[in-house]
Amino acid sequence: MEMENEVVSRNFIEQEIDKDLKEGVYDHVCTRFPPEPNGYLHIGHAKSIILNYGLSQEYNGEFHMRFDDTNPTKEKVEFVDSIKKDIAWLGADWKDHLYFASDYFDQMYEGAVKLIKKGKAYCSNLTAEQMREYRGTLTEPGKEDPNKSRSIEENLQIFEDMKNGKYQDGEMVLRANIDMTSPNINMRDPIIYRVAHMTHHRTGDKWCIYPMYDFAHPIEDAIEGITHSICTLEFEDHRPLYEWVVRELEYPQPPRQIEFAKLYLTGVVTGKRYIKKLVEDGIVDGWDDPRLVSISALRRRGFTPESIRKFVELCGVSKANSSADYAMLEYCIREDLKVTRPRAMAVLHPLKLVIDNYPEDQTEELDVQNNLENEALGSRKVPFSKELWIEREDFMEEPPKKYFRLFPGNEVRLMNAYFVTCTGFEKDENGNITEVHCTYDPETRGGNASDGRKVKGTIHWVSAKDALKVTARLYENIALEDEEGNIYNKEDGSLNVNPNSLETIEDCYVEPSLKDAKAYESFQFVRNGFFTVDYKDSKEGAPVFNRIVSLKSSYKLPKNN
RNA sequence: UGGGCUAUCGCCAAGCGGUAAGGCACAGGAUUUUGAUUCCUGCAUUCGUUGGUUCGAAUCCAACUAGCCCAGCCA
Repeated sequence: MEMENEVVSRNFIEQEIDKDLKEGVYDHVCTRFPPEPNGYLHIGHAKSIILNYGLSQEYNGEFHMRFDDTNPTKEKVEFVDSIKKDIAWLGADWKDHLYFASDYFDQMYEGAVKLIKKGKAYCSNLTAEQMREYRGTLTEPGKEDPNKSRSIEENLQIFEDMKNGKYQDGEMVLRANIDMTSPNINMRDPIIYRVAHMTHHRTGDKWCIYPMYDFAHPIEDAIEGITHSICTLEFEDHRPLYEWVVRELEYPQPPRQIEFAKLYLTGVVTGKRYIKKLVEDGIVDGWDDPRLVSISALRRRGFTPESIRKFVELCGVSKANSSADYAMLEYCIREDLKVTRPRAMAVLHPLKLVIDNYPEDQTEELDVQNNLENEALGSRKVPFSKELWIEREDFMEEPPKKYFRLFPGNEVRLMNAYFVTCTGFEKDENGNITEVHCTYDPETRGGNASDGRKVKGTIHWVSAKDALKVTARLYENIALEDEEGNIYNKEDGSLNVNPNSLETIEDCYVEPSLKDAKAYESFQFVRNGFFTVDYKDSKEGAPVFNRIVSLKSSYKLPKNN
């Protein structure tokens, strides 16, 4: 028998690595994820993490976790901790390869000295404004820095003085000596060291000069023996500089930078800038507010690492700027949860159903499979009694065509229980339906009729006297724009946010078995979607259920009631 | 407008000179104790545009067009 020859295409990065390996440029693969600890990670970072880690696994190579902490003005230990937690949660195992760019400050300093000695770097006291003028513009070349004529000895001395704190912030910088007329602005004698009298979260006050990204990053990669330095598209213009640094510093087997397009989600706030503003403006209750797409928010919302990995794989890798449909992420979490989590009954909008011919004080314990597609999840007992809560939308006084649920005279199945036939209902003085009455057929226990008759509709329920009263929170993502595409409100400069991103329903009823649900445990609620337990705002210890994602529905109830 | 990059279905994305993979979404149908799931079926005569080379072009060449990135002592 011939094996089905499934064509799995390799993304362009894999193709480049294959080529490097084949041509002997490298004999192994080593990748890294190098965040700056200046905020929380979000879904976009997950792509980079999963891509880099995945590549290291695929090629039997190494994966390094490295904090790119070269700018103490923006970085905090809080962020280091949250980033480590998120990456570990996503399943990227850096083993003992945890590094900090700040650990290499001595080597970077030596590298800078080496450049000065080669005549490839010089000190400059141009002010920031002068620096900008001399740099030229996108269309005009830059001018030579007057400092360029200094001798190597003088430069060495000034650079040492910089290190020793003889200059204030902004008074002196070290520039690479490349080409002020380059059409690539990054090559116009970029600054590689600046003075910053600032306590670093790891090196304390040891240094008052700090390397710039363009100088530091290639050195970090080279020191660690990274082979493929994979980053996002905006660094493409920096690649010549990256290569310049590793060449001038004469690293034997220099790393190679490859760029890919960032991951965006349509209609969702990605990007630290906006998330940060939402947090600072108090529109959300922190970086892990479930309406956000930070990794910690997705975790709190009930997304699994598996679902995010699947999503990243589904999105693919290319160099074309693009924005994935949020529906793809939803698909991934449904795919994961539907076979790994139990299906329970929960009534979000309760309506009383009374079974008139059911004994007043009787309670039955019905045995129910947790997940029909996954027997390993076992079964549970669900109490059944005369009075039940059913979903308000599962009864209609005057049903439209093709409505299969409860209406006067119609027989439906109470899921896992009995067939019932609607016999009537009660209304209050305002005409609202308060109670529905029915009779049950004792011959249909478990949900099958002994005479083989069928029903079109099956509805879920919970026993009224046994049910657990809980709070359900239906989350939507925070939308970024208004109808005109404005992110910021023109009047007051606040962010345009959709007001319906969180709906809280206080009086919901779930099966009593869920009272012992653990935090972050998730369930599929029949027809109401996937939910996860979050005790953070719980009243009297009752679980609060956050909706992870709703179910796709091919039946829409008509408007009005 | 200098430089760099990108352009294939509503959204991702394969394709690398031999006649348009796949997934999401969507639409039909079948099965169903979730109107879910599952299962079929449909969904680009055409690859930003226009020319050219070729027996043959999404793939090569040329010229256009559109979008993204770059003028931080941020990363």
